[in-house]
Amino acid sequence: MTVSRVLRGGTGFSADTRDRVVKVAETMGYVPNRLAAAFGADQASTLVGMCVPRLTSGLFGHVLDGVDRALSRLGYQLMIGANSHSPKEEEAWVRQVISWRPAGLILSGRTHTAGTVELLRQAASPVVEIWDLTTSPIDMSVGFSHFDCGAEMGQFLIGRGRRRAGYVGALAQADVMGAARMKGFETALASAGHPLITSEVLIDAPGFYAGFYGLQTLLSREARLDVVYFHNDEMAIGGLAYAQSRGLRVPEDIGIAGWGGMEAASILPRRLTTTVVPTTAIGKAAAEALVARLKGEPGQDVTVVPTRLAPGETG
Amino acid sequence: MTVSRVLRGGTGFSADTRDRVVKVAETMGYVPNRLAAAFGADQASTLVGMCVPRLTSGLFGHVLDGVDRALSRLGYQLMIGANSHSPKEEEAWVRQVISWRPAGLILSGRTHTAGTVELLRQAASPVVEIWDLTTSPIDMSVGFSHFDCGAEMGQFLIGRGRRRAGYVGALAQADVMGAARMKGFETALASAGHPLITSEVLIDAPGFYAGFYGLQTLLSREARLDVVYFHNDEMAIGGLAYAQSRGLRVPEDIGIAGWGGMEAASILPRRLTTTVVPTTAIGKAAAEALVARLKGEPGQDVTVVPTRLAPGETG
DNA sequence: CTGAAAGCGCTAACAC
DNA sequence: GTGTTAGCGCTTTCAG
Repeated sequence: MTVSRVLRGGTGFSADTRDRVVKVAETMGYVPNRLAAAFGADQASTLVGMCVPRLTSGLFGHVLDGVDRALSRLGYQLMIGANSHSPKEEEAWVRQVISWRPAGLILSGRTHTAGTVELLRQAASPVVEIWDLTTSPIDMSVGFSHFDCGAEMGQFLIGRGRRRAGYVGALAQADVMGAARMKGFETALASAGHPLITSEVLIDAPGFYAGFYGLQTLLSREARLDVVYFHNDEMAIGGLAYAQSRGLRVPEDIGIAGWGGMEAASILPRRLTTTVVPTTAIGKAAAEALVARLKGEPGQDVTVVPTRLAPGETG
Repeated sequence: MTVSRVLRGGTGFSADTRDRVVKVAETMGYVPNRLAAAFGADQASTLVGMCVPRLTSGLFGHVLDGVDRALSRLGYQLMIGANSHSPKEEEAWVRQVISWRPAGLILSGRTHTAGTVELLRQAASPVVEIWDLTTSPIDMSVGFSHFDCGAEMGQFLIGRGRRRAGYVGALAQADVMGAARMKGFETALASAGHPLITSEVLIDAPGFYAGFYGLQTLLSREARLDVVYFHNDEMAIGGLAYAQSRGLRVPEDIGIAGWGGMEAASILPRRLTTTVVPTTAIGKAAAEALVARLKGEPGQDVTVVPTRLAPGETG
């Protein structure tokens, strides 16, 4: 009826009718049923699904925040899930979420199962892949190249005179993006003529303690390293702590570099050498790309969000 | 039809029929429409809404993780929102989410607008209030007392011989829970006969820099403090950095205490005196309380999750 | 064990 | 500017 038009802010009713409708709705405490709306109209869903690797990651917290701010302002609701870096789990999540007929999806990373891609194709749902840039996205992509991050850091450290580098990673066989950074790092070092000496990729989650023990392992194997690149800032800070506990001076005796641009890194007496990732901006850009697509506005399929190498004082 | 029964794992069909249905569903790539299911059945919604103050908070990242793990394992989907510590914004969010007819809601804090409470009552939706304990919840509550956290820290610091305490807060006029901790701290100090000397509650978000400048402000006003309690660990760490920059020894010249149990606090050469909050456990308990209610199982309305004062070496 | 009928609340398309 | 009709895909209830 006319009520529907009024409540949805449509056109084609008198001011008088509108007021009457609004008043009645208020007095009866009317709450619309979006389930019915989305169901009946098939277009009207304002649900957006977003899947991240880990909800406990500080970086992804900021991405989520960027997405949520942009979407909620436009009247969309966010459904979230975590996949523990597993494409299998992502597929399970996508299968669940797709059944709610979301207006669009935001996925983290570019690695998906064939099943996920097929599900998405069938649903014809707009998809933004974020974080790890791909030039051939399923649909849209917002991010940067992890390989390039690693390569840039490699070149930078070579430029600072480092010659014997090591690498400490985490989440072995789960996180393909960390692996891409390591690969980029390795490649840059090799082409500068000073190849990576040794590396240790732990199975653990990338935290403070993993960095601490990772560096311990690395140095027990090969004592003469002059710089170590870590999976992320938390691990780098763990590495710093280990270096200090062993009486090693940073950066004189050993250089330490991280990745991610964690806020807490400002805690350190010396600023950490790292790569700053514009997390909130990525979230915002992803949400905007999605909404532009939903509104049929033209937008680019691939948005590159540049990262920034912060020289710091530890590398 | 029978198909519905099979796909939902009901009873009343032959094994043969089941196999046929499953096969056809697979070959045609059938994806159920949960919108229609939830709409038609009114009971069947597996949506759970959760509202947190800030998505960028490390602590709430862990709470979210606890909730998500528990719920996704049981087949529920999580809709999230952030309210920037504003009950008004929370009401707007609840209004949106309620219109999706969720199975239940998880809210942070015990401060809600009358509108929110009325909305919840009308929808008869199960609600878990987390984080800040209330003995008279709307429905269910999982958390701890912020007042007690502050009081406990006050007593502890008095016990360590501190006599001239200050407090640095954040999010003035927004965060009632931080205010409760301060109140508890103040009360404990007063009843020990050594009342709070001075306090500064900033408007800013509680981060590293807010702690740094907060301590600066406090000391410029009153130089002879022997301990300062901060809104949270991030701020305490900022305070530590300021103390160091001024050549003050911690804990000899001045004590520093935080709250929250931030992982990165392990970065410090000396362990931070703080209160550790079992974030993941709160999320898990909240999800479980909600699901128990949904299944009609008996459960307690108020679950107290104890915090733990970590003595550390800075207080 | 299987099928037929009705209806959930809303929106779209079309009359009035 | 307003009302009518039909139908979205599922679940529930009730017959076979």
